[in-house]
Amino acid sequence: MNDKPVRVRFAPSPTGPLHIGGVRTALYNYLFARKHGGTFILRIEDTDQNRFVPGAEEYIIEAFNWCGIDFDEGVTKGGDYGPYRQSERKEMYRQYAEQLIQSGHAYYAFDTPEELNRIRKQFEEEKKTFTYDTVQRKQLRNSLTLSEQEVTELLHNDTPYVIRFKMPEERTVVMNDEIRGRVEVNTKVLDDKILFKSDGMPTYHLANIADDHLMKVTHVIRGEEWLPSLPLHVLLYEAFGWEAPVFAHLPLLLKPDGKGKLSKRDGDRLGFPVFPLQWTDPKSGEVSRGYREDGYFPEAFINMLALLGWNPGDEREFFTLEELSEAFSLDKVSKSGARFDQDKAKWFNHHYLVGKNNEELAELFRPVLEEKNIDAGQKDIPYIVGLVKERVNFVSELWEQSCFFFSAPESYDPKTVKKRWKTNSFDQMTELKEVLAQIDDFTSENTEQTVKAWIEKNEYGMGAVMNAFRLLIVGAAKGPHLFDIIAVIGKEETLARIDRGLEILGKKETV
RNA sequence: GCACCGUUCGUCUAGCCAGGUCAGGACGCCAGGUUUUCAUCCUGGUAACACGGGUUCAAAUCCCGUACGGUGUACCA
Repeated sequence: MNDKPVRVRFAPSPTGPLHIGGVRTALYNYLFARKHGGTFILRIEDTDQNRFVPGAEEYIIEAFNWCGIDFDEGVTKGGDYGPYRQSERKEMYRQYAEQLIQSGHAYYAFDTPEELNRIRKQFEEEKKTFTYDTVQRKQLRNSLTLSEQEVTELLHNDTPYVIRFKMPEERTVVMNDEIRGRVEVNTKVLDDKILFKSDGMPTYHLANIADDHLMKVTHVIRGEEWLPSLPLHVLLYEAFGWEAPVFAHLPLLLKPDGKGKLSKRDGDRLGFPVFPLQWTDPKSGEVSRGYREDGYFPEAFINMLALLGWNPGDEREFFTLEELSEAFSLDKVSKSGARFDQDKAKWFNHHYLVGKNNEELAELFRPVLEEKNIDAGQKDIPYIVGLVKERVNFVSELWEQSCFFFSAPESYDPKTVKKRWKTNSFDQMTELKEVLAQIDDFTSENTEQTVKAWIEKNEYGMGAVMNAFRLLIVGAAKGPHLFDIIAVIGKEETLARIDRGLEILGKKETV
């Protein structure tokens, strides 16, 4: 560690929508920055022009907006270390690559992709794997094997070339990862990675090291898939004579079943989103669902995601972003991959939904009503939502639990009819209707008191009466306190529903 | 193939670094309770140290090996 002000970055490639694994990486970076009063940078790594997808960068920014993750520096935000889009930094990378050639840490290579592919194929046929390593580079066309004159000539003729890192032949690189501890690897199993491409752009390896250094990044927190590249990166810092940042490699997010990392396919197959926001592929028009569109609250999404691979060290489960920022620490990040669990995600959403106040929920529910062309009239939507919110995980499920407040049942659930509509139900309900008709003050408390007194007086049995009554009002065995429901729909509607139910269900004959 | 990383209830995980708790919590599931239904809620239950060696009085914890899994091995990031 060091005592410099903490600066971390999230550096996505704009090749499509941001996977939730990427969101988590960004989240951990953000939390780390907040925890240490540092700076969180958003840098766009668009050095591969072939994979650029329009809209991806905007998507990433919108996703962070939705999540509540805000960055301090970066694209659209600015800062003292810009530009923050690597394509706009293009000109500065060449000098770094050439600096490495000057210092003997890199070299020009003139092998064409076609040539290399041919060699790879050959090796494959012999059941070997080709790598451009310390051995193979001696037989290939590069500034290590060619004479100085030949190289100069090739360069002058504008022969396409790449710049490769000259991997030390045999050296043990000792690295430290904040999450995994000490990691060692020998350079003889590593290859001469391309640092600078023939199209004039750097590869990730060069660009990421140069930018992290230039942007004074102190901690690199990224996915585990980068761990195998760590030796290269450490060696690059060394070759440049720069101080390397602290590294932390996060565990992967795994698919809920089977083996392997979570992919978009898993989401489609198992029916859950893999992306924070819905995404429409600009080429194929294919639509991928998002957490936002599926009805998750950002705070539930973030809470769920934060706990996938990290824990607070105590038994707390619920965290706001602020609380996470306070509690977060890299040494509580686990080493092994975490499986995504949809049930837990829903449970978190339920928790946050119940925690919202009724007015807020009502506002979210209103569009659902409008979509169904429901005229709520004078009804107190917040009150209704409050009665049913504990029964749902999502706002979209509110209708299913409250539709009977707005319209009479269109049908009667057969199962419930079978179970609750007994031989004497018709007579009892007919009688109940008369009892209710006498009540002028149709409040929940008043109707309940009156009806219960009537039941007791006639010794009808609470269960029998109430269940049949519920069937007539709701149409099924669901819903909150029945007297609350009839108070909302009113006396007239209550009596009408009883009439209609009596007519449709009729008198059940004794068997 | 080679390299690196990993492996505690079905799932997320605590405990491991500084060996000695009936291996703790949460989701799920099951049962009971509350209730006019369903759901919520409450109570209880179910269920795990991958395997094999070692070190030690004592190992989930330290060491080695095996198995399994993951990632990487592109002029992708």
